[in-house]
Amino acid sequence: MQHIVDDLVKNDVITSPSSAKGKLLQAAAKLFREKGYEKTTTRDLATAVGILSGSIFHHFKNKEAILYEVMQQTILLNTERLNHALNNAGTPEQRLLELIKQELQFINGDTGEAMAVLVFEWRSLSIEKQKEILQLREIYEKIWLDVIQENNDAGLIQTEAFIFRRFLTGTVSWTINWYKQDKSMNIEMLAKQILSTFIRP
Amino acid sequence: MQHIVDDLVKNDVITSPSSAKGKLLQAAAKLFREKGYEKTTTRDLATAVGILSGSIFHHFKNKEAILYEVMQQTILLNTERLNHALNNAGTPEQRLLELIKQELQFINGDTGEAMAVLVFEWRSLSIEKQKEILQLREIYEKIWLDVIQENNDAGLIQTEAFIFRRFLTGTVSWTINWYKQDKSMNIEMLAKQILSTFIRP
Amino acid sequence: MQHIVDDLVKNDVITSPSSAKGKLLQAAAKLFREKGYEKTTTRDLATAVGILSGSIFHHFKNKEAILYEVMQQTILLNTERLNHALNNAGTPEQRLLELIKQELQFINGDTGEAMAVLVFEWRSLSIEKQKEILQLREIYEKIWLDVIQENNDAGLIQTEAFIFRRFLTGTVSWTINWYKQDKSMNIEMLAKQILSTFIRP
Amino acid sequence: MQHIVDDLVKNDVITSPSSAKGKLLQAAAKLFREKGYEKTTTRDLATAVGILSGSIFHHFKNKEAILYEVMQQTILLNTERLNHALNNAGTPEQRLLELIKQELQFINGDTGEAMAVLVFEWRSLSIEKQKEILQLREIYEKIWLDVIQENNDAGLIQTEAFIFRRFLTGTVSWTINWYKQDKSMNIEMLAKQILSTFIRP
DNA sequence: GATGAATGAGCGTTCATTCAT
DNA sequence: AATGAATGAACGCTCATTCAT
Repeated sequence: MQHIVDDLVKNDVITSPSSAKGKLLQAAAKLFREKGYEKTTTRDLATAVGILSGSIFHHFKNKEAILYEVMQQTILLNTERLNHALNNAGTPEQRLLELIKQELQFINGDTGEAMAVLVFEWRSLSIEKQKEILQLREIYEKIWLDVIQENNDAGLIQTEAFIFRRFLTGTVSWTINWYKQDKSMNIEMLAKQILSTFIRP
Repeated sequence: MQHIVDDLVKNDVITSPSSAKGKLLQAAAKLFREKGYEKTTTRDLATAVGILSGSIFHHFKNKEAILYEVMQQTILLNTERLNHALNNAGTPEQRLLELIKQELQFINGDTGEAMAVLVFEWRSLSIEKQKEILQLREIYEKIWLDVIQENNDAGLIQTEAFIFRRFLTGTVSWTINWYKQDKSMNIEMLAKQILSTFIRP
Repeated sequence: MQHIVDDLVKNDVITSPSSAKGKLLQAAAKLFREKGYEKTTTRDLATAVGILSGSIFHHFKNKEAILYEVMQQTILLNTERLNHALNNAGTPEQRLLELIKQELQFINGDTGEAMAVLVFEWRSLSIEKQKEILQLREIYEKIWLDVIQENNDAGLIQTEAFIFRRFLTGTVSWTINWYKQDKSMNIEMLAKQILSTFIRP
Repeated sequence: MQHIVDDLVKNDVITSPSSAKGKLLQAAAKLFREKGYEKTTTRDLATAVGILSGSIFHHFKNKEAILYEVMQQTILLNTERLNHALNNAGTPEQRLLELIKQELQFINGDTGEAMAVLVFEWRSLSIEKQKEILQLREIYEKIWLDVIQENNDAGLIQTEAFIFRRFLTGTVSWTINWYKQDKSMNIEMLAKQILSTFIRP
């Protein structure tokens, strides 16, 4: 299944951020996050990258296609990063901490806007497109489930892996609603707090 | 501060669900949840309760006022229920379980739609109205924080109360995205799983 | 022709200003003047006299009927006053001054609002109703033309009577756009200035 | 101050009557005059120039902007014409006659509709926009006051210049309500009648 | 007479999308 | 690729009017 991601990455599906299309996607993620998909007009998007509204449709079939690509690229990018993060292995507990840190980074860091779009604008995607995104999402989730299972096997977690992951997803996602990075608590510290709340020492 | 809630409740702010206005609020909660606030038209709302679009504006100043009242009534109702739930006291742990059960109920039970609206459509509310709702929300959260603090004092929770609450909020809210009540896991069971994941025995 | 006015006056067409209907007409004159007929809603009217919008239609067939009656009563009232003013006769010149004073009074004094409505909202009246009002207007204008003719005969005016009247109408009506009664120029003084500009000593 | 007008004229503020925008302005002047601003719908305007209602908003921010531009262009155009008319100078009396002729032309000729809109739809303009138009109006009025003052100095007029101008404005404006150009009285004749009624030979 | 909920046509405006240039 | 005028359906909302109570 991982090969789906590999293929997409190879085939330039991750658009260069310096191209017109890439800039459009970046601007879209930002605007969708700030104002919502419905409230962001194609004129807003065009203005943000310095073109006129009609020109958008040279790059995307329609507005929904922009939303779709924002979501797709977000997942692809984050799946890649998750894989990287696990390369410098460690104990199951350390590996879980690494995943939590990464996901907090996605949500509250540079790609945060796009991640939020993934959650908040889900409904605006057509059913067909939702299915396509879900497929990519499954690959991403598989990485999580494997690491959680390692912790289960090591006796650090009692809750069933997929339930545990859902509890954790909620907690991590929700940080977008309250967490502001500052000296009193950086992402590393936040990740450790989550870990220590969720698993027994 | 609790008196704000008491006053509102006494003054018929909680609309009778059999009145035209009450039906409109119920339908609004459902539609806002299903299609989103932006995508729900006033004509949709009118059709849902069997009136014509113009008639809505006898009951509400504008569309936003409907969203506001859905949110307001949801918090008021749930604050009341939360207070009730704590009446049959118990140990700190039992009291916390009670709150979790109640909130799961709000989210996955009869007021689930309205609760989801509270989270997902927050942005659609004007800043002024957001402030008003936040005031009510604070009252609701105070109940939670007190019970969590009891558990901290009893040594059952190490994480700071307001951080702990935020982790828990995420986990409980997120259930709306995956939990379907069935024989294999009812709300009572789900609540216990959450509790056992979050606090040490 | 004067008998038309007499009949209407006798038959209670001039509504008592203390009745609900009378208050409504007064409020209507004020509001139509201030905001315009189109922009004045029946709710505005109802609110102004302390009833609900539906109740207006017990007194008037529709909104246009209110406009019609405001106009009708204004002309009837002013025709009566014009006749009174001429009772204390005098020279042709004095009689003309008297008419100018009266008309300035209508426009800038107590019935000013209703007079303005007569000019500015003319278009909002249906063609049929316009004809009815024009009939009343003719009676009013006859009084003017007679007095101007007296001045023509006395050699004080060279311009043909009906042309002269139209010039004068313009000047007097226009005062509504600029004249504010104050110590530096009261209506008597304004009337004299107009007279001295329009006729040769 | 005159430079304000010059600047606006130079900067294409006077829209070409053959452009879509220009046609829209012409149609607007006509319709606003005939039916009033409030009663003229954007669909009326669109139909009048053969486009669809939504397209209007490419050319104007909103309906009020159309009213504003009709008024602005009317004053600018007429100020220009007034200046031209005075180029072939003459005696103070001749110059005054020239202004009267011009203004009658504005009101009863090709720009008559727009002029009427200026008077009758004044109220429909927001206070801010009224102020902007009033600035332009002052420039126009300055031309009048100067010429009237010349006549005062020459002993042809006794009434104070700004009062005299207001009397005259009323008379000239009012012609829109009764004057129909025909062989028995053309605009030249009408202007001479007004002049001879207002100033002593 | 008065109420006030409901009507329903119509309003000004928005906006994703198209297409000739 | 980009333009920008035009489309046209749909939106939130208004309001004179009706009518059962």
